[in-house]
Amino acid sequence: MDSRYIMDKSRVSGVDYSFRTGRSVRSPPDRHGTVLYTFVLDSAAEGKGENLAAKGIGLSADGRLLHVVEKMSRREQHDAGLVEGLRMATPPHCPGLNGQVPRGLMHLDIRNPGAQAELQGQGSTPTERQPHSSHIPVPRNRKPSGHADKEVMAATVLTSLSTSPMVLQPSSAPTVPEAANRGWKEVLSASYSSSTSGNWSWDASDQSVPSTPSPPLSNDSNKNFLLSSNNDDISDDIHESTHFMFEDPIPRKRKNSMKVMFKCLWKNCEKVLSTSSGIQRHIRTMHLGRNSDSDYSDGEEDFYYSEIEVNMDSLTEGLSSLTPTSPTTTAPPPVFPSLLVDVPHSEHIEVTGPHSHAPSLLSQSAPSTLCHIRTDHAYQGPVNHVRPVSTGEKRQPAISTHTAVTKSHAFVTPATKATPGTRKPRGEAKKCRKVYGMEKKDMWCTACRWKKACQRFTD
DNA sequence: TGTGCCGGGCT
DNA sequence: AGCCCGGCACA
Repeated sequence: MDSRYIMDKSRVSGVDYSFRTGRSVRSPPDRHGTVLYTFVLDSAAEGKGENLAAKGIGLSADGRLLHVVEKMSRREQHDAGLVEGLRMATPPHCPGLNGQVPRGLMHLDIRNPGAQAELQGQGSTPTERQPHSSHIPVPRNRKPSGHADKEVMAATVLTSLSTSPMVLQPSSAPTVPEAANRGWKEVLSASYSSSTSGNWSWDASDQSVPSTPSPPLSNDSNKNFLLSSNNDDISDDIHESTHFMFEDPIPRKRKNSMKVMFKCLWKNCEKVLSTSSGIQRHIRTMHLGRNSDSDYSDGEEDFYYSEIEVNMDSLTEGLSSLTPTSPTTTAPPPVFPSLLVDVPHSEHIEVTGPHSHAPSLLSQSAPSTLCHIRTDHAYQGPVNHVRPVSTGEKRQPAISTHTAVTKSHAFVTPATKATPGTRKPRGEAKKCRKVYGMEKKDMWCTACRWKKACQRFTD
């Protein structure tokens, strides 16, 4: 067997595996009936080759991962090395292997590296792992646990289903009940070693932008987590225990790393807050148009947010790997200042997806967009003297955003800059030079021609 | 590096 | 006053 599959970028215990493609080669069963999978990773992994090598995975000279672990017997390599290699190199989504996990060796749920990491103990990193010389002694065809366990799990799942607001969105991507359900099924049908699934897979690449009708929706909840909870007061033991009791039918998670967050389900609002009161206030004020000063709640906002679980380990790793200027993570802050003013900063987590700038139906965040629309084509006619407000201007600092209005302030108020002269702040509008270009200099206003302040496109 | 424009010189 | 340009600040 030699099946190709796509390996999504995944992250396992702090190691970023950027393998894009790979190949699994199935070896003949040994005398134990063990089926071995050797993963051959294509050169897409080159960038991480050294990293992997440092973690103890053998690489060939050209950066391919050809085999795992030296100085071990073939048997040990198979049992430990390959398992280790699979643990470390296998991304969460391996469609080609789903449902085809060979018995014996492959007890690990290869779709869930987090679960595998857990097998190594909490917080273990690949560098900390030592190859084990014996395979995990899980009998084949293991039956699910007894009736008592089933009942407990079923009860827990039912409880979860009945309490979670996500029931309202059957089409949602990994919702809590769904995850719980999956975990439950796995617990009942598979071995213990795969029981901690239902974790979040932090693969933002396969997240599609939702375009479903407004509220509620939560299709891309995952991708928000990575972007959201940097400055957050997350530690909340009440939520933690509640989450454990009602949301998590899975026997043991890494409790320390799982946090409950609250995600706004309003369309195009991907705000994630750490407290229910915060998200309720957000919904009340931003979407329901309620008075932000009043804490009165009629419960309606409960329908528009949901609890989500966040793996803080993955979260922090993801955050640490993001550059502060990453265009996917930082939206231009000054664009919608009105979005930010009502929410206390201690609780506010601005989650700005690719489409989140679109104003929600009831949100008050539209004015600047409308302004831009109005002046989008201001430059297309030479006689159009509507003051251009450029949409494509790179610079949009808070200072210069309102220079058109407050320009006189630059002369009245003390100079904010250290520059000695009283040089006018540069205007936002495109000037004749930019509008007409050097080749049409005769169309410039005289001031521009004389290198003076433009008179046609004044600020 | 391109752009806006201040300051100043020249006619 | 009109014209021109060196040079600075800024993005």
